[in-house]
Amino acid sequence: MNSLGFDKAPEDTRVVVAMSGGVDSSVTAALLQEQGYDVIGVTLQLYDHGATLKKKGACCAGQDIHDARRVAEARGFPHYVLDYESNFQESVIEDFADAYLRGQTPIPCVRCNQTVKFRDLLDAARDLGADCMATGHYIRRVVHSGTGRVEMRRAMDAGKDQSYFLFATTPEQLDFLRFPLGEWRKDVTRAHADRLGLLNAEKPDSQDICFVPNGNYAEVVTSLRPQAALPGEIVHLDGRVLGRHEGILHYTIGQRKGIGVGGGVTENNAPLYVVRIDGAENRVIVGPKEALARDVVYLSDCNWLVSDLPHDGLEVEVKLRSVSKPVAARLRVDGAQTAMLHLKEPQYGISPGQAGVCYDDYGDRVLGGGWISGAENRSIGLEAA
RNA sequence: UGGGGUGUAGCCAAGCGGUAAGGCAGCGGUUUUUGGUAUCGCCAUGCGCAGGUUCGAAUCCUGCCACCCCAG
Repeated sequence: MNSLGFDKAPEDTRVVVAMSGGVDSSVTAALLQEQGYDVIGVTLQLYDHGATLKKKGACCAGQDIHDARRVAEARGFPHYVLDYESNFQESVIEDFADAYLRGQTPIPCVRCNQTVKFRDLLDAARDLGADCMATGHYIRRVVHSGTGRVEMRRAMDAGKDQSYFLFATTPEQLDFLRFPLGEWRKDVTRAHADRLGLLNAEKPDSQDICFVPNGNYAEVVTSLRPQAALPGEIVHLDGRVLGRHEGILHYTIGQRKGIGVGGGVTENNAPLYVVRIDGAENRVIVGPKEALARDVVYLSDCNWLVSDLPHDGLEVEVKLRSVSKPVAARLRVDGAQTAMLHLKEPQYGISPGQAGVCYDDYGDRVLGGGWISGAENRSIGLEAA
């Protein structure tokens, strides 16, 4: 069996590598090619490359496509650029903007993986006769030695782990996917990039949302959904109007900075946090930190990577925000697509639109997850949007 | 224009003769693949204005101004 899990020689194994133009996917492609695989590099053109051409740390447009192509040329394997602009616009960008209108805080990276990369590109890979598709994501795909089932596990390098953004990967997709970097730390990848002489070895990691120039997402949302940028009222939970906001797109639940309301509002001058975003009324509702506490979370449009989830509840770890640590919870899968989480300890700043990604109690295996549709506080009976 | 009260940073506010607390907001750093959270740092040569007393005044005195409340 070869390193990608096929019972044939690498040269007889065709692998499509999704190349963003960054270091990770470039190393992935170059490495597999070095191992003798029949590598085909594919880069998606996802959005207008004029405005974002010079952006640092972007992917999938302009300079990045160029970088991917040059890596392929230098290493001597075929490379194709597919125009997925309208596809990406529809599946990812429109949804991103709409989420703000609903008062949610979206994660476009998940949508992109879910639709463009792992659905459409994956189909294209099959059309190219590939045995599998590889990406540079930091995530591990493990074939269980006993059951033969394919599992998703967190990356070895906890700091680079991308499992939160990949929860929507279906078992079928996972079956076809390969993530050669999942066992590595980033510095190992960099070292290989140097060794292979990749021209983008020193390229900085991407950080921002790829289609947003200069991190100015407000500008992007404003141009697509001007309503989300309309000024409105900032209202306290007790009903008092405390000030004005410059558009609900600037807020997320749990946010403290940027509210701009000074002292004298509460007895002890405690800071105010965004507790709720009312898209219909164009209002931002604020209150004390305690008002953010939630111990029940509802998930919708769930995707599960394991088939044996007990309906009567399972102890899990759940990550409710990309940069927060997983917390203990009990997971109840109720419908085909929905689930409920009872958190052991209340959490603050849970926002609809974000993902709730579940791990088993070792915190390593990715069970799957869903989109946060709402949350509430059982102990004091407070409901969130 | 009778009485009472209050005027300290953008906001709330301590100080009541010894050389301007604290909080909120804001700004900057750290953390971070969400302009979020958290955390650290910065932020009044000046206390409504003008005089006076004092070695020394936000604090005492005088006058003025502004706002608030009660009474016309």
